[in-house]
Amino acid sequence: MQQRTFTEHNTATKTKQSSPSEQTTEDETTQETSCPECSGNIQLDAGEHACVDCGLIVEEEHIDHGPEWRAFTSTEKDSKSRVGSPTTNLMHDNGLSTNIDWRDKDAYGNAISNKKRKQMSRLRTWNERFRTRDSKDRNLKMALTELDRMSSALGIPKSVRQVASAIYRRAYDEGLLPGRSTEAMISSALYAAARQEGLPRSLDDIAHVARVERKEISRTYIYMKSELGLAVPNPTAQEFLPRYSANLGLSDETEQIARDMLNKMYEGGHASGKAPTSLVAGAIYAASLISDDRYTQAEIGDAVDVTAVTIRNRYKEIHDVYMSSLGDISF
DNA sequence: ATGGTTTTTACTGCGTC
DNA sequence: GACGCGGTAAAAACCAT
Repeated sequence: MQQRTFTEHNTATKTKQSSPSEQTTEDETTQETSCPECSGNIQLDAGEHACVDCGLIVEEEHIDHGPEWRAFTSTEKDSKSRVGSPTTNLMHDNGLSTNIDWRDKDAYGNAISNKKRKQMSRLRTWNERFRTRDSKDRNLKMALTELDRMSSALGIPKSVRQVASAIYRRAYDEGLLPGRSTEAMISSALYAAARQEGLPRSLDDIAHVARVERKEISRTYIYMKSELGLAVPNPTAQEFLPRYSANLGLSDETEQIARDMLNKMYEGGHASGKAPTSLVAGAIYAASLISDDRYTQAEIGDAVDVTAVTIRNRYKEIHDVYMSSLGDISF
């Protein structure tokens, strides 16, 4: 079942990529259309669609948080997804599907024969099946494309993607989709899946690459979680550590010290109520002071998405806890 | 809605390069 | 003078009630 949809998705991908026009216009960082003012070229650069000739900025809102700047895996897929379908709407069939009246009358209102009636009944059944299957497939395909795009931008492994798509499928089957954007739903599924698999991403991380606001993702996520009864463990700071330390290029030693600190914090019950990311940031900073590969608070804050103030606060606490636990290590 | 907690924003002074 | 760092107050965001 799952397998089937994946292969379908792949073939669709292939056909789309073989279209020559899309291949040629797609570049890593630029995407061109024409300016409504002077019909010059529009370039997408750093999230702004700006006209090359007159400087007019079109679609300031339509920021494509494309993965170029952070894609460590298969970028081919991403370039495809950017020309893909829009993210909202398209929930149903856009009202273009066939409807067969349930009344067994012909166009003039006369009753129809027994044989016809049976035929119509069969037609209704199949029409219904095809229609729902079609729209489901379309929706799923779109969602999976989106999932792929976000996942590779965040470097999320396949196992998590599979869990995410399973969650999304369930959400679809339970009828949670209508009234909500696909994008928000698939983002939530990804968020939940990453946490379930012990490779959590912060809501901010997801929101960075998603095409909807963080707020909406979190709303959708809460809704989805309660409707599906998902058991999503709270992420621990330790789970965040490897990724951020890799991003920063910490030495193994430093990372180990940071992990130690985090363990101490959790054991001592000093971690409750604190955002896991803030703890990692504080621990990394503290650890970077002990071992000598120093990082500034700003650097760490940038990487972990936490302010320097928060780092200082966590750092102070960690310092106290770690000091008392080790005796007289000073830093 | 409310109140308590955490995090962010904005601003400060200090020391160092 | 720019930069990193430490602190503070107040606003904003978050959470449980």
